[in-house]
Amino acid sequence: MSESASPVKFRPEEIPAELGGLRMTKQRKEVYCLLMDQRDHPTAQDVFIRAKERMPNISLATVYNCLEALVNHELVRQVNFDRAPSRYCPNLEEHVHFQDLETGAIHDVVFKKGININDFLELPEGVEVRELELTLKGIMPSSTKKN
Amino acid sequence: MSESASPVKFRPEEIPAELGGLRMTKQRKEVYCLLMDQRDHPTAQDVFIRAKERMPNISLATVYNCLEALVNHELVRQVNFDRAPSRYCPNLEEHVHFQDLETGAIHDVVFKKGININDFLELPEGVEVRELELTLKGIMPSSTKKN
DNA sequence: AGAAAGAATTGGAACAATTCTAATTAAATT
DNA sequence: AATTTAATTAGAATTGTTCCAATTCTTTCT
Repeated sequence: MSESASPVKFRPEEIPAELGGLRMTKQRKEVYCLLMDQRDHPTAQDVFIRAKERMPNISLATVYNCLEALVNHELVRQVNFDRAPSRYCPNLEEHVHFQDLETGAIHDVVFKKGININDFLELPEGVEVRELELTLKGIMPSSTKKN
Repeated sequence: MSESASPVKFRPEEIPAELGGLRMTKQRKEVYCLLMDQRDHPTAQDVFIRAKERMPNISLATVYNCLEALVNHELVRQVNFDRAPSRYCPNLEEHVHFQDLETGAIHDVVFKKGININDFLELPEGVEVRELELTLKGIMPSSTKKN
């Protein structure tokens, strides 16, 4: 599980002009850095508010556009809990999400090493899984929270 | 995996006046029967359209109210795929959902017998999982579809 | 049974997240 | 430098859902 803020600050000027086939504009760099920097699964609104600190003229539409572009180019993942506002996550490792019902914080959880989807699901022969989204909600013991 | 229409028709008049602590009104019976009858994971809109066939005066608000009541009393499960309209499912067995990307159809998938969440996820010690939602998207071989 | 209280239903308004639109600005290509 | 193409912007529109106040149904109480 991880909620670690990165020790290095990501700076827009260090982001290459293109990333994963996506042209990185000023706004996209900003949004991307901010996600990399504060990996707390913000909503589009959260991103908007944070982005405005450094780019006061950025619009919410642009934030949505940037997030969509980043998601489409698989630089960022979109995370949905029920029908709550989507959240965004720059962790590209395969993982799932756990929401602490007490704090609302979202944590990344990984699969056991070597585990395969057919090891735990009764999928019919030949089914090809293209996307998997697993979300958990529950209670974290406070001891674990600190880490 | 199942998408089986039940062989018996569920009739509102056969539903008891109370179910799982929920007073079953005329509308709730209708909504519940319709879900039990056609287990294809309809949206609230779908339910509304179907319900109107037998109850032309039912309102969309009532359908939402009924579905909410049924979900709260755990007679029905709410299923979310990304931010698409919620769908409703009367299958109370523990299961997850697979959407066929070709047809849009949603199928129920069960866990392997005896599998435990800690068998496939790297959850920190002491975390108590209260809710789990797993959704899959992919392609079903047409041979499998027929069944 | 009739009155009173409580709950559910209804239609429409309100809401919140997201998407769309048309105009402007910025970047890339010629 | 001119032209084409793409991205950004503000605001309007859309969509699924929830809220609201009025009415209708049930249930409970005399």
